[in-house]
Amino acid sequence: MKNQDNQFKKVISHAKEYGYIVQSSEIYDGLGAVYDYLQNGVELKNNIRTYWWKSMVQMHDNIVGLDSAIFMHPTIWKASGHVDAFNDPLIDNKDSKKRYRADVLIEDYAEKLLIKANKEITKAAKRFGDTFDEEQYKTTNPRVVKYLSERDRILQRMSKSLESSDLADVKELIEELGISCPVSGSKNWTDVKQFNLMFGTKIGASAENSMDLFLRPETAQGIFVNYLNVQKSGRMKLPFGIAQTGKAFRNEIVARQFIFRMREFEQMEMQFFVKPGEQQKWYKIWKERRLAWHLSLGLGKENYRFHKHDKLAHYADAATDIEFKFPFGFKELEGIHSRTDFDLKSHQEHSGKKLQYFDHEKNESFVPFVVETSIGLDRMFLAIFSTALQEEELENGSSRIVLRLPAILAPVKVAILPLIKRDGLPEKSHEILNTLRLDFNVVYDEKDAVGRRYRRQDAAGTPFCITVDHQTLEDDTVTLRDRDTMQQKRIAIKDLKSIIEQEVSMSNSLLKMIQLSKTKE
RNA sequence: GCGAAAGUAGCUCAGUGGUAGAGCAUCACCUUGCCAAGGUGAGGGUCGCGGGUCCGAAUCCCGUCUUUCGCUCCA
Repeated sequence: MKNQDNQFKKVISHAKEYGYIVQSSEIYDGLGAVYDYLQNGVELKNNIRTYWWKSMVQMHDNIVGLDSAIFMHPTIWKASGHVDAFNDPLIDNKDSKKRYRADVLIEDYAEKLLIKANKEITKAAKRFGDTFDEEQYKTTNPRVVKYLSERDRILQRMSKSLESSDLADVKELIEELGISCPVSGSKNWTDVKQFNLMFGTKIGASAENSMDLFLRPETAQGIFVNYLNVQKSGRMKLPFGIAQTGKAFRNEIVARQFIFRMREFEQMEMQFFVKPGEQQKWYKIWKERRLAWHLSLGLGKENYRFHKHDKLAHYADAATDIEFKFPFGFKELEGIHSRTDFDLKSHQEHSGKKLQYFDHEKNESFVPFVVETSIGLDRMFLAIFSTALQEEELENGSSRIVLRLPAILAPVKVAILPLIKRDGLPEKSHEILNTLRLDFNVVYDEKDAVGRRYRRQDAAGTPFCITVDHQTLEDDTVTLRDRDTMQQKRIAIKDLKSIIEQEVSMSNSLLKMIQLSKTKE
């Protein structure tokens, strides 16, 4: 565990030192669970997004993209279930330090009253035998009546208080009932606090004309509400998918672990619309395709595993996570969910607009089912970055820090280094630089001994170094050094572009992904 | 929110009441020239912030902010 922590700390400080990620608002002491991507971080993040987008939109005839707004009509979050499910009244026990949902505590108490009443009824039933009339007993036996009416009273008062957001009364109720903490047994409670996991904001310049809005807690709804627009304008036939990347916002109670759980984060989602009854088939196919995408990046098969959900969310009939071995253990990286027709149906009800698909073969309309793949871009970044960062023992007994980013994702593809900074080598280097920069992200470095510059590029994740030496001036060849093997080859300048292209272009990885994905439609 | 720990240079950290430090990094010059850490010099910090005690506070006291870890939740 200590080792894990240390390794994770190295990841975080390396990300800062090499211009990948820093904490937001650092000069003001930072802002919790919000991070900024710097010059190298933004390149890596863009490359991950591009690779995902190509694999989804470019590689599939029947998947298209869109980019919906972060602001959406507030009723959308009622329809999606977020207003109810993302909104909890919480209370802490000061002695056990345990946190509970206040409504659950009260409901549990009410449940006990019901159990007591049932016990009385069972006892009486035994006593009276066949002549026992349960309904009559419930309304006449004073003890049972007391239990049941007390239960009704409690539940009614609670829902009334919750509806009117009277949290003080919820606490009062807990105190009146003498509810104690199951762990510490004490009745030493904090005030009840409302935790809304959605960020609220307002639209409209003046207070009286303003409208309450939420920052979207997931990008999926922007796809669902546009389902019909895309289907009609794109003449899409089932099955088809809509992909989107973008920011989402959650006011996490506890946001931790660097960029793993942030308050503002980026999702890459694809909602795949299928005929009812076919969702299991597509759920399986997308599990395999998504794993193939991950494996095509070469981070190591052993770092991934599936985790099937036993407890399902309100909209799902099947759900699996792809978990990744982060520095702090296996954690969710991507979710593949069979969302049924919950979302489209709910939007139909709330909007009053039909969101159906007309099947010309069968001559009938229905609401499609949805299979979703949803991956956190920032989590993917962390998965790649933390796995890539390695400390390596060399044959001569020394060690080097090397960031083995997949070449297709690396922020900088090539560093051009003159062996020494005179004799015309810098000038020659700049010639090469200006040619290659038309195709690749390239940097130039002439400071310090060349060995040191190699190491600097290793740590920054640059897959290739080109060294310009005296021989270059004679025969127009350079050495090309590979980050991972440290091997060098002498290559003609005119061949550089095609050789590097071969390694850093996404085409080969996409091809690999298709081979890895065994299933066909 | 509760509990614990921490906050000194870009980074890692030393410094328990008396002039603010080291290594690495940065910049300049010299040296070397294919796998980092040679030489000389320079820049860089109101010691998280506010208050108090004291002749004097990075150091002691109080408050506060932020971060990290644990608890609860996680679509």
